[in-house]
Amino acid sequence: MSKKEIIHLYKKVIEDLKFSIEKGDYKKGDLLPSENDLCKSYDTTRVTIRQALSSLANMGYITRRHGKGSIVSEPKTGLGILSVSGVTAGIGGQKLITTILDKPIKKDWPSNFFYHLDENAIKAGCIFFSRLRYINNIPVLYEETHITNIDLPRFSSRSLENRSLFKVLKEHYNIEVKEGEQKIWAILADKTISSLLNIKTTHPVVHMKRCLQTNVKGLNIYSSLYCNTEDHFLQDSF
Amino acid sequence: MSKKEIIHLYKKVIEDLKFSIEKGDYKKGDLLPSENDLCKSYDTTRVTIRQALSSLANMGYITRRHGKGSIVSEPKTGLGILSVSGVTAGIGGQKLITTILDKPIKKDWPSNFFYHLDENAIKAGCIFFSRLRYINNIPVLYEETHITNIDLPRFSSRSLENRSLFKVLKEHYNIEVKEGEQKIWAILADKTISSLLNIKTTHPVVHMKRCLQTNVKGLNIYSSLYCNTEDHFLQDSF
DNA sequence: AAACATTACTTGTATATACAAGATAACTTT
DNA sequence: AAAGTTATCTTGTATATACAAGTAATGTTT
Repeated sequence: MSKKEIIHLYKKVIEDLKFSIEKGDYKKGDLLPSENDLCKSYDTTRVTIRQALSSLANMGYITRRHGKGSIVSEPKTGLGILSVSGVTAGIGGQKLITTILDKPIKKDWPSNFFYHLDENAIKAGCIFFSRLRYINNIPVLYEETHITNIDLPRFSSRSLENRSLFKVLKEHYNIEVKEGEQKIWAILADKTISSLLNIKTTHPVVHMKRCLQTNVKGLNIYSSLYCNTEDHFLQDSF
Repeated sequence: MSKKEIIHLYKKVIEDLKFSIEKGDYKKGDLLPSENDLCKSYDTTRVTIRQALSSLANMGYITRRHGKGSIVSEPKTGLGILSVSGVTAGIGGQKLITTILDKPIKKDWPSNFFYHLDENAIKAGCIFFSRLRYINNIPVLYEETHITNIDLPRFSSRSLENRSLFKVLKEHYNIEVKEGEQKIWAILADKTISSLLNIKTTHPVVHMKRCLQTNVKGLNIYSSLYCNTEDHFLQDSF
């Protein structure tokens, strides 16, 4: 019954190093142990270690320098919403509070949904919820999320307040975002948005539509968000 | 004198496949030749082929499916400005015209420059130019660029109109963008921007600041751009 | 016809090894 | 003291191989 998850070595190396960096064992500019040192530590070969390091470089945790080593990158600040990791991970030390405006409910897709849906997705319907995020008690970001309605036991009852949607999906359902795309506009806040973000209707906001594909076939996450960038900004690294 | 550039096999595989995809030999949804087929074609081993394929997957050209193969991704449309490849590559089939407002000149960095500069960069000064980009004859995007002033022979005289800055840097100086970060705001157009983009001052625009690091130590590209997203949008894939 | 098993093909993970090439400090020569 | 050389560290590229695991079509049994 209990499916023994075999943990791949290169993934363990990734997790370990990521954890050490996030914990602060390695700080910005520090060198990670050399590939050969890591080989000894994990009793493996460079190919495996390099697979892990190249993945970390790709995720932005380190940059690699030929002849020098793996250098820990600057930790991301600002609203890291342009990255896959989501807002909760990106905001850094500031006080982030999330409120749920519409609790997750199963329903049909809206007519004229902003993304093309295939037959199976239409049949399945979706889970919808909306959240409003506060930074230092000021509403900054409003987000509407649609997820393809495949079987996610007890999803509706899980708390999405002050938690990353991505972490919930990963921890409880082993769902990971694999790829995605996003489109960005600058618009004036309409009545709804201006009242939610407590701004005037002449106030410009960033409007973003995202489609994220997961490792589960047919399970996509669509979100439409509005951000007041007066005191903050959206940030991305690559 | 003529430095014989050795072309690495995995890079050749990347270039070949990228070219084939862009040319249309492989279309969206098609499968690339299997790893073993590519091994035979290039007389190499899977490790090398996989290095190339994983790089292509990372660049968004393909997605890989365990047990299935390498699937060609949807070609990017829209203003692909959030990706490293730049605007000229991202706009696809539409008519894109670029005009140079300020030709590249060497000068000191502006006081209160938006990014932190180290001593060497300050000493070196910068090259500055600004461009206005039209899509279907409508001004859409204004961009100011600062590049660290290291020796780039004849750079000022090279045409940046209708050409990607990135392609010029790559072809003539072998300079490639390695990593970077960008920050995004929605703002109202000020007098300068509104007259450049031919819009009212109450019109919202996307404002973006980017810092791109290159493979040349100390050579960074800083750009500050403003985009009218009324008829277009900024797009990014990952 | 439906369910199951086999088979062949795909990508994923991993070991072991070799040499090339960039970075840096120590050493040697001038 | 300065310049050049060497040694040794680092990552980069590459070969050769093995088995695991996902996918899909085929064949077999029920």
